[in-house]
Amino acid sequence: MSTPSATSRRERLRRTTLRQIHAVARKLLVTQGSSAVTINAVAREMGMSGPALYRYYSGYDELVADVTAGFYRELAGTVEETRRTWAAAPAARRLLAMCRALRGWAITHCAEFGWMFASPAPSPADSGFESSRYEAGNEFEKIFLGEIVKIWEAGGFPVPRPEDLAPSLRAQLDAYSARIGEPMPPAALHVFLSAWTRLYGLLCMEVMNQLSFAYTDFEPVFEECLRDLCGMFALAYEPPSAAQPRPAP
Amino acid sequence: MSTPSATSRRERLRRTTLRQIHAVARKLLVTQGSSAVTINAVAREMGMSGPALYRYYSGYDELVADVTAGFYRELAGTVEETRRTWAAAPAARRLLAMCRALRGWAITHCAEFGWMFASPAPSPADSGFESSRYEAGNEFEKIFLGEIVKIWEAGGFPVPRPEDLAPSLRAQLDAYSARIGEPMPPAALHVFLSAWTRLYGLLCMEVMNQLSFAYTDFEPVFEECLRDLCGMFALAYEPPSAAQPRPAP
DNA sequence: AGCAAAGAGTTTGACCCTATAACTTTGTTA
DNA sequence: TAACAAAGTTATAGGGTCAAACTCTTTGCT
Repeated sequence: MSTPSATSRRERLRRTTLRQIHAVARKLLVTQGSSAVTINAVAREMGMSGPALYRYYSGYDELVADVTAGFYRELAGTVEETRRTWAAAPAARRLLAMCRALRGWAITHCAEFGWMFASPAPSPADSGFESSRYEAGNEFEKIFLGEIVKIWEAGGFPVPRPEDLAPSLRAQLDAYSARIGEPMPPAALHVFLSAWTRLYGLLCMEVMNQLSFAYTDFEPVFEECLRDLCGMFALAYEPPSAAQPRPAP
Repeated sequence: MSTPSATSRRERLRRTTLRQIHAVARKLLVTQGSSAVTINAVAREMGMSGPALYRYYSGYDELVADVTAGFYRELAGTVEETRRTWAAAPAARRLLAMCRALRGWAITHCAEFGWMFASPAPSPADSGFESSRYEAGNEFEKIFLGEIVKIWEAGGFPVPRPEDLAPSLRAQLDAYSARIGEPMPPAALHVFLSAWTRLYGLLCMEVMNQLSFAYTDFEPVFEECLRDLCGMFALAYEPPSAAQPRPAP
């Protein structure tokens, strides 16, 4: 058998090793915390001796960035899969399911989510506007944008009058709109971004434990937020299906 | 002169050294990033040789925790000062000033705020419910709570009917209310917490660069958020005083 | 088939960081 | 003034990041 086009044997081995690196780094992160993820520790755990990892990453920061990007992809995949699962359902139900899937992943993968939000390698400067992490985060947020665009096209939702938006805000919205191909009017984008900010912001606060002084169980807080978001998009809120009753304490 | 009561000479020297440690750690954080803040580097920068710092902190995590708590205190002080400055003003104006002071500090002290939100030492386990950081964060959030309580007592604001809140949420609100001495009915606390979550959440997103894909200048976004908050508390929104025009690019 | 180049991995070593132990200096106090 | 405690020092063990020099294997080319 000839070498099957693009995937030489070397290539396949390399990919396998890369996957293993991801897996081991993640295991260390989850079981022993952020500071346990070191080039040496990962290599050791794989039975490799230290500097070998430099064949795969130019340094610690790059490793962290790549692993983090992997998390973004996984999360995006989870949400995307939820979207497909509910493809035939009404838009509201699908959107709610996606939001809940987002939170579900986040709270069952706290360590990973924490890294995504504030990775120990603060990215190659904020300058890295084209960084892998930026890219991945964008990709993942686009899934939700796509849904909102569909809702907009189907029935629309209330948006502020453009002249009610601060000029500087309008300018930014115009720029963003242009950058992503003008799928919606800027005012509608503004509603989307507000909603996204609230959803994602709440999630970050939960996972980063910034509200633990008040809440121990965020589920109802999150649902409250979802109810608000439904209001913003003129959708009917539906409580989560009682499919999975919570275990008694 | 006899030793002046509680502050012996030794004590004063120690305090001075501690302040210097804070200052140096902060300088390293701001100028060279989180990873530059190491026990050794701090000591070196002070002209001290390494392990001397262990006379002040039992280890790296404790140092980070203390420095971070200092940031909380400073931020709380800034907001508190703003509150005093506007003590005679109408409640809405004072609250807006405090929120803007909060953001003002955050965006002019990105590195510090980032540490507060996600310090490299993820706290002595989440178990540390009585940790210094938890305490400091709480203290700082209470300043805002105090204002809202005053607004509640003065004229009140719309709150959800208790029976409209999820039972689990009500229970948490009751517990929180009890913990802080029942200054307001739980439903009013809920409004406060929602507002706090939105304000603080937005700020975190800004400082952590999570929305840079859409916004470059958050000022109007933040003002929009303030407008919403005013709505929640039945206050009249007022744009920021044009006292400080922004410099032209 | 044979051979050079490239890839994967190893060891070595310089340098930095944490943290402990043992020791010195210096201020406080009975 | 002698004893004590606090503050600071050096020495050292152990781990981490990387670069450099060196094998060994796979691959591509002739």
